[in-house]
Amino acid sequence: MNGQPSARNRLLDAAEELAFTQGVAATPVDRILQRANVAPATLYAHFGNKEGLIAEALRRRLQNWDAAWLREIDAAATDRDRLLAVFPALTSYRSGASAARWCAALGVAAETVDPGQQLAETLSQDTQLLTDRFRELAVPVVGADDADAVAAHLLLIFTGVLGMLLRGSSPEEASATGRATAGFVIDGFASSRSAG
Amino acid sequence: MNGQPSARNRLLDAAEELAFTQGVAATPVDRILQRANVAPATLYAHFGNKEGLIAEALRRRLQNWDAAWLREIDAAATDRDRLLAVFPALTSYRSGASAARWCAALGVAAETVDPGQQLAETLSQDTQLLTDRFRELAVPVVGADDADAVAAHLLLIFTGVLGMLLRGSSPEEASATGRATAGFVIDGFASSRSAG
DNA sequence: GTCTATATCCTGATAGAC
DNA sequence: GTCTATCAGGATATAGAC
Repeated sequence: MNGQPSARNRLLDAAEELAFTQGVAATPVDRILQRANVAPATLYAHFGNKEGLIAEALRRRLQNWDAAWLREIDAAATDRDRLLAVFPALTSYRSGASAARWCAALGVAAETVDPGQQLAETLSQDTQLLTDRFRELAVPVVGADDADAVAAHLLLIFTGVLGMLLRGSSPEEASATGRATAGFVIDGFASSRSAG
Repeated sequence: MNGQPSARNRLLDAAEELAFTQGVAATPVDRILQRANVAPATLYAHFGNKEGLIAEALRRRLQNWDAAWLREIDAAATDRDRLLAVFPALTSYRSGASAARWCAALGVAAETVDPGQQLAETLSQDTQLLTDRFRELAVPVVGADDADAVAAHLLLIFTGVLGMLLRGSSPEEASATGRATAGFVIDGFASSRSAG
């Protein structure tokens, strides 16, 4: 009944704030424990090991991102804006509390050669979520026949926006460029559609 | 005068083959030494420390990539194909001897929070090389006024292609999608040019 | 569920001989 | 320039009490 979050949630918060900004391997368990103000044994009781903690933090983060994306989709006025809503969603999500260096999921994928099962599953869920929703949102814009292709392009562009953060680009700049790139692709498909 | 490469080159080869596929942090110095068949002291005599070795391997790799890209540009027939030559260059480069998991430079950037000076310099050179050459190649295709913008789009798209490798995509698939994405962007700029 | 204290291993890097 | 042998520190994870 006190205001203090549980040790479990403090651990997840600390893991997110440290491991997803500094890198998982570069973040010793000790530092997570110190920040969470939690004893080692408590971490292993809850999550089994370090990877279990990271996997759970990643799952939670994926859910939060999904929610932020859906909010931005709801706020959009046209089908086209809904399809492009990932880009404003990214900047608004990143300006919120949690700021990974680029993308938590891709970051973990990049430094984990052979991920455990739960970790691999969460990582593929990220790609799956993006692909599925892009496809769904693309149908009213370019038609069902081209929805798969447009989804593939958007996934690549969005991944490129995230990668640009590693190249030192600002989220706003990368996101704006990506949105414009996506616009060209959508226009290209739309015009070939009206022409056909 | 024997056929055996020098200890220095064996170290660079081993570092490239191990650190850029398994990750730098996940690759202990011991394993590099073992693969290179070299004693620890030799590594530190040549490169100072682990980061020095990685930085040098990255520089060498960047040069090789540049050469491969230039070859592909020379082989292209039209201005447009020269601008799009990065994509076939990527697949041909990756099918060669050295195969990083996605991109050696971005991979190092992803797991290095605070890179040392030589490492940071090499990383920014990668982005700089891409940006400068894209701009140069874009001029005859879309004109000098739009060359900067097109270069920014191509950098993002190319970064996206590399990132797709982390999502499990094949190089051929990612490269083909990226080339198509770039085509839409170029066509968009070219048509607005002829319209203006 | 949580803490204190510790076990165990492995890492990057160095000393000193040749 | 290269080797053998080793140091000192820090990593993950566990034991056992409360």
